[in-house]
Amino acid sequence: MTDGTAGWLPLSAGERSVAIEVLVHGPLSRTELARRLGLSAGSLTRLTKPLIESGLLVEVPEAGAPAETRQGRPSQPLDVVADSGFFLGFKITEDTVYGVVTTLRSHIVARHDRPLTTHDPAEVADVLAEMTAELAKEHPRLAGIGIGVGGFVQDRAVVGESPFLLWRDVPLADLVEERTGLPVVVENDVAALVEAETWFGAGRGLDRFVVLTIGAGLGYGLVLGGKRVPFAEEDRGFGRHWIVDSNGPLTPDGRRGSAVSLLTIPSIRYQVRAATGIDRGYEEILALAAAGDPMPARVVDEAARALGTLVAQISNFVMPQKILLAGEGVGLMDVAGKTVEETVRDLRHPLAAPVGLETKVSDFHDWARGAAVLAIKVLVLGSAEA
Amino acid sequence: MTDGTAGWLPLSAGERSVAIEVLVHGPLSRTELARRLGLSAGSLTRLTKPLIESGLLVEVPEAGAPAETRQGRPSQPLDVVADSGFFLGFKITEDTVYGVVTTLRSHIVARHDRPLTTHDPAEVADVLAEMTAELAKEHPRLAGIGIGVGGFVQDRAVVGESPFLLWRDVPLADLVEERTGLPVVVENDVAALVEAETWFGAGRGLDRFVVLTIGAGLGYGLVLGGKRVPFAEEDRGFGRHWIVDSNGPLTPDGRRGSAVSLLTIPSIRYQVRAATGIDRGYEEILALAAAGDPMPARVVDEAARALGTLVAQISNFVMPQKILLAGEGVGLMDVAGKTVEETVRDLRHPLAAPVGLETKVSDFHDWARGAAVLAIKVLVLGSAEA
DNA sequence: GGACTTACTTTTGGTGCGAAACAATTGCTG
DNA sequence: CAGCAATTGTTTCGCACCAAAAGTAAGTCC
Repeated sequence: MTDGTAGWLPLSAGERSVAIEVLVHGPLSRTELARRLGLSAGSLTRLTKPLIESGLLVEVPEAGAPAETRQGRPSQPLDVVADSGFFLGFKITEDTVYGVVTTLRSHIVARHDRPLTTHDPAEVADVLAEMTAELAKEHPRLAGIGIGVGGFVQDRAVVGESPFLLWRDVPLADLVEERTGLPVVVENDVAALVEAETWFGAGRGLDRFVVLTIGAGLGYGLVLGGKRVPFAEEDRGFGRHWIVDSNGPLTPDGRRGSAVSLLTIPSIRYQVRAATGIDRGYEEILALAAAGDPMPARVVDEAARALGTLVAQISNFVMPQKILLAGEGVGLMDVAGKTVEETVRDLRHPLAAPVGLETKVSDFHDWARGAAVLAIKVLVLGSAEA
Repeated sequence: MTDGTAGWLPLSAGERSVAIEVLVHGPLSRTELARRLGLSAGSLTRLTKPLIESGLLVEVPEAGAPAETRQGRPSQPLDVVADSGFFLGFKITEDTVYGVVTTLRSHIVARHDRPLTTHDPAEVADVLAEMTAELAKEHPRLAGIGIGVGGFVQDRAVVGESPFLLWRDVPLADLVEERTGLPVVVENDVAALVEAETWFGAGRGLDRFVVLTIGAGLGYGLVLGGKRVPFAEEDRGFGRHWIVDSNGPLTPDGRRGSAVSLLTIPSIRYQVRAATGIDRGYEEILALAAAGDPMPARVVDEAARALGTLVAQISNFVMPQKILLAGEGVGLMDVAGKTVEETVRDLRHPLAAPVGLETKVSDFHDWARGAAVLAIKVLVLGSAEA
């Protein structure tokens, strides 16, 4: 089952950089690669040869721009053999396991979800193995599995602590490897999403990059020099102590006026419920706010200001080239993006370099995709460093 | 005059790392260097040979621990020839030029200040040349000059814009090189201080490091991966838009409740003057606050909380290994350090890794030393990258 | 069809490194 | 004091990697 991957490892530093560049930036000719990587043309011949022989790269006919006919010998673009291997990504939540199959390029080619009725580690591993078997029917050439879990993960293998699963020191990678025979990488869900975006998404090629996720909680990821910076508190809830407005609302989660109290979906729903007595869904609240209903509008406006304040603070102190907003709560940007941007502008030095703010509409399959990307990173390229 | 430096450049990457390690961490044996740099013993022989031949390094008798007599061949520590060259550092303020002479190790061996009665570029360059001549009497082996200026500096040579000197596009490096015959490096004062601390000071060997200076204004420096991150606004005043407390005081500088309004020396003096009608010095205000005088105590307390808030925000978003407080306003920490630390703790996640907060008592000669270090960095090691 | 342009390959030589053998210098032991 | 162990530093060799230059391939332009 792992035949396709046998010849991949190990890659030298030069080969790895070539493989990553092609993987991330699509078909590229050797000359173009030499330019991008700062290497000579000769080196590219040398570096690409083993990659082509091992089956990771192929020469493709010519890019989709045959109209642009230049003089001289036509270039010979190289591309990854996208279907030389598929990767599985799982995201485990309290009540559901979301699964995706992706290509080497991290394109999702299949989805499959399953309710989770137990939190017993062995039974969860059984569920994952069953889902793997099911997905393997359609895509037999599976090369590895990535699993994203909310919680503290050690060595990309052991779930050290997960509050919502009530796990402690569960060797999840081993459990799933035993059952599937595939190599498994386990990581914190936010960390996996951040790494995926750093590679294939909004953070591609950036030196300083921040990911902020809004959902049931807040997530924060910082990438410096292409590497994610680990935070001690990252898996026990960001933002509970980020006091944005000391006069802000008090909610069950987080401190008064904290980012969590102002921004997360449960806190926003709680505020509306506490004020009106009606339990409304998040999207419903956004729609009401957009329509001008005063109470939801006030809550949403406050949330937008809080988000703007956070973005400004991050910009002021980290100066990332881009900040990516992701998670199920980014609908806020559609309704109140203008307020967010105004707040950011107000709290930044007028001469400061503007920071790109990007919103990514995302569902749970994106988290699973993030886990799959981490598996690609570790298993194909033999290293987590980029 | 530059004989001693003739053979230094250029250094290969390996040689440079050896030179820096010895320069920064004192006498080290080849074996110890191999361990620290992750190189083989043989490479160290190769790399150290040209450095010794060029006179930058020497074998020194043995460290000050002859008691610790181990078995085997005794190690042969290498050290920089500290007096093989001296470096000049200048800090130009509105009314004074502060000058220091340092060794290669950045130890200050002489100081000399001069009032500045004119801001005419040529005359300022004359003053610098005269000070250089004077200091050269005692220390003839001058190898280079570093100059720190508040303002925007381009290419480490040209003062693009300096508000307090009313300069624009002044080729200061050229002007001083003409008059002294020495190589000159010009840099923004905060940037120079940050680089100096990154090398020889509190930031030695750290990956993520922040410098916050408090004085007439605020300065902020971010070092990631050993490299300083350039900020577009850095030379036009940090902190004017960092709103710490929207109900805070309104002062002539900065926005209401901004870090500048709460923390800088002029703002603190302004607040006390506005409330009491008496114009008091900064140190005097700190002393009164410590003694319990209500009005100064309130202003100082508010400043301490503001500082704590900033430190917490920086910690939360950047997660530096250390934050260094420097500048003429750090006396605040002596009087209200406890308040600062409490505020930081209050605004950090309880599980978050603690951030080292270090205070550096500094006067203007430290700024001059920073400029000298930058000259060492550029002139001796042939590169600003570490 | 010849001149030209661009892409890629091959060859050559240099650099920097580690591995391993070797030399040097001490302490320890009988 | 001779011999051994321990440790540091040196020399030699070979490998991995790269750039430069020369050569080859495959197209366009006139």
